[in-house]
Amino acid sequence: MGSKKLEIKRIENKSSRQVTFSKRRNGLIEKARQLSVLCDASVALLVVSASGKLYSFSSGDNLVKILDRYGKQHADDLKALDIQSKALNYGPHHELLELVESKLVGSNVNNVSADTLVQLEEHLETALSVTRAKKKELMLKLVENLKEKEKLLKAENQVLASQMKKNHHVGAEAEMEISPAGQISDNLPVTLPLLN
Amino acid sequence: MGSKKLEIKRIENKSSRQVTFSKRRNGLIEKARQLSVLCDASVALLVVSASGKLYSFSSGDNLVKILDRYGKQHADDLKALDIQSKALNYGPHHELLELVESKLVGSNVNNVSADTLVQLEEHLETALSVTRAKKKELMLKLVENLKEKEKLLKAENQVLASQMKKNHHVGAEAEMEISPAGQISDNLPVTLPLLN
DNA sequence: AACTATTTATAAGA
DNA sequence: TTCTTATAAATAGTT
Repeated sequence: MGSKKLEIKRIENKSSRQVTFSKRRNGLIEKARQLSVLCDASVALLVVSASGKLYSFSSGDNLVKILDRYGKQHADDLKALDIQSKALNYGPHHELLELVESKLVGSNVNNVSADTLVQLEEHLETALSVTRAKKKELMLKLVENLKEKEKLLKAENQVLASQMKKNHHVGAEAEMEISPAGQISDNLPVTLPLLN
Repeated sequence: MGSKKLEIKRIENKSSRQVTFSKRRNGLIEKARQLSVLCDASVALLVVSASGKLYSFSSGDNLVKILDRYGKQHADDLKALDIQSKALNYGPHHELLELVESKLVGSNVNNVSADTLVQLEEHLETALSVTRAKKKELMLKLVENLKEKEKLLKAENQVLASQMKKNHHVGAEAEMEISPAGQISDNLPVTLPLLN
């Protein structure tokens, strides 16, 4: 279909590949939907773009719901991390920051004694290290959570897979394959405010 | 398409429903194949007829393989993170560390000029910030990877689950339950050496 | 994102 | 199922 016949092989031009991907993906999903409706069939379709974005359709709305739910959960994780980071910065150390400001206001640094500045520096370093430790802890927790989720999901998957194997009602083409994850584009805040 | 326009709703006539199923199923699978080839995308398609037969297509390899791969990949992620962290510490900045040592050896700090120390401090701070930025990047990548894996696993899981539902040939125990995440024991290094 | 010339997919019939 | 054919849909290239 189209003004010229298109050979079925990787489209080299990046932008037309992208456009074609978008068009055909939509078409494919629509076709999948139609098949499920017309013929009362169960259809599940997963498409992962080269850049790692996941698109899917399934005739039960389970897949979508689940993905949505996890998408939300996922966003929440990040939000929580961000909020906690902010609280960490602007909460406990707020006084400290004000102190710094008041001491340095007007650039008349000369009016403060070296001792005071040294002390200030020490305070700030302590605060920073606490903040960093906290951030590290939060990051590691997030990673732990994600890994645990992964583990559980794999276990579930394996159970389901072996379950299905037992029911060899599967047709000739029953081999199911999903290709490896590609790149990920995401909404992770590039920088956690004040946290390095 | 076809000699008459067809409304998208369940085809009541059984035999035409069957014929349509066969035709459209083939079409859909071909379209899926084309999309994966043309646009370098990963596509997994599962179609289950009302009578429980499974047809599928996928651009990659086997599901079980995938699960294994995820396990390995995951371990590799951590190893890579650790290795990179170490390289970061002991590699590029090795000279710098030696310089610091040589300057400070014997605690005769008084023999070095204030300027030199200031310079040294700046060097160290630059090195540290580069190190931190790199570490942050690695952590974020790890998180991204884990999240992406989670998404894919969920999707697979869902597909498998709905699959089983359709084949109600499943034994009595087919209901799958795995308890929510409990405690996690893991091999994440508690501290990344020299990295805060 | 729209348009349109073509190619494809496919509904109905055999 | 498979083939044929009329027609509906999808879409490649273009704007």
